[in-house]
Amino acid sequence: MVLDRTQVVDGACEMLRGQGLGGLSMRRLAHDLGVKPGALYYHVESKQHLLVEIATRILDSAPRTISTTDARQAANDIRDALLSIRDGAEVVSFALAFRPGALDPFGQLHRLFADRHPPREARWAARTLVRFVLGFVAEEQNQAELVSTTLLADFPTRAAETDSAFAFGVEAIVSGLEAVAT
Amino acid sequence: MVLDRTQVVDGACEMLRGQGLGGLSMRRLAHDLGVKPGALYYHVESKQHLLVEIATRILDSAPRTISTTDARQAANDIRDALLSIRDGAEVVSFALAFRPGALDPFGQLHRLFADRHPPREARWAARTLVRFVLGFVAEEQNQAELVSTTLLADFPTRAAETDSAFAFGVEAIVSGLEAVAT
DNA sequence: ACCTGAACACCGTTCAAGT
DNA sequence: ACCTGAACACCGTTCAAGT
Repeated sequence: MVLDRTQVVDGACEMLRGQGLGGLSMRRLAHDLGVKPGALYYHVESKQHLLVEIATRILDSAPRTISTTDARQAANDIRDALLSIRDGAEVVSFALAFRPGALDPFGQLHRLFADRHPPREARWAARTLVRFVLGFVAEEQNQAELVSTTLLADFPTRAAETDSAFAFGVEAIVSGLEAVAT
Repeated sequence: MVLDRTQVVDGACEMLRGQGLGGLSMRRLAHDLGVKPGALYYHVESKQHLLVEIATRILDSAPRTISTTDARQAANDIRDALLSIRDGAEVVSFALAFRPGALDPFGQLHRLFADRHPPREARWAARTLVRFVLGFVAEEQNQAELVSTTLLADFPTRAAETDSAFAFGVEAIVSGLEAVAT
């Protein structure tokens, strides 16, 4: 079926977009690609490696703002990238846990903090901000899915609040990190 | 077999402690309790509800420091509770996503921020800190498991760094939240 | 090189039927 | 009331064998 690694990852992304992480299985993916499950393992080592590949793509879609000196801007860019695909934050979180340091948002933010902080603290600072962004967006996306499935409308105020809640958190963390700088 | 809900949750906790979240299945749990899988569903609605129950127990083991005015102390207490059982942070994170607001760490921290912040911000502040703690400990516990299974010793410096890294993050966030207070 | 067939070792959940 | 038997509808992964 002239399948290759890129097409497998493409298919997986499409599936993630449509069904979410819970609906993304190797068997379903194989079926959609017109192939038997075993065939996928000729192109990809495991489902976990496939998820790391997807995570890389998600983060690569964020602007490579080498010019940006602003950690606030970087946080916003990463959030947008995560929001661009269903369960994006969860996928990236998994990838970060599975292959620590393999992804880029750390590297980018690390550079931003490297001048204001000693190396050890710069690492901590970057991780602190990354964790906030990942946690925030994961909650955001999970809530969206809970609302859509449970039909529990909750308070509709929440949706409007998210942007300012995110800005509030980023501001607090970034300014806090600056203040704590040694 | 005179089984009841409490014993099911007890068994699940024990299993979590021994095998981790990946090794905790309803079928294995049933086997260990000397019962067939279907029997569990007479006592517990689903695996997800069971996990929420476990999460509640984990957080209840944290000191109810009503007296504490210090968010830093509360963060430390929550961290200790999460660390007391394998994959504790992951279980609590799931429970928080599945039943938002059902757990207590939010409530406790919320009260701490309620005097320095307007209600909306107090909510955001509490969530920001909770997210940091959960993310930090999840990473901490995942890394421990990766190291133990992969035998990839990494740099052994990491283990010694975690305490100060946690303190650094908490300090930055708490002082940042105070500074941003309206 | 690339894929199928077919299996292995699992899952969570449901539900009639037994006691 | 509490549990078993047995099924339903799935998983991820492996690997001989085919082409």
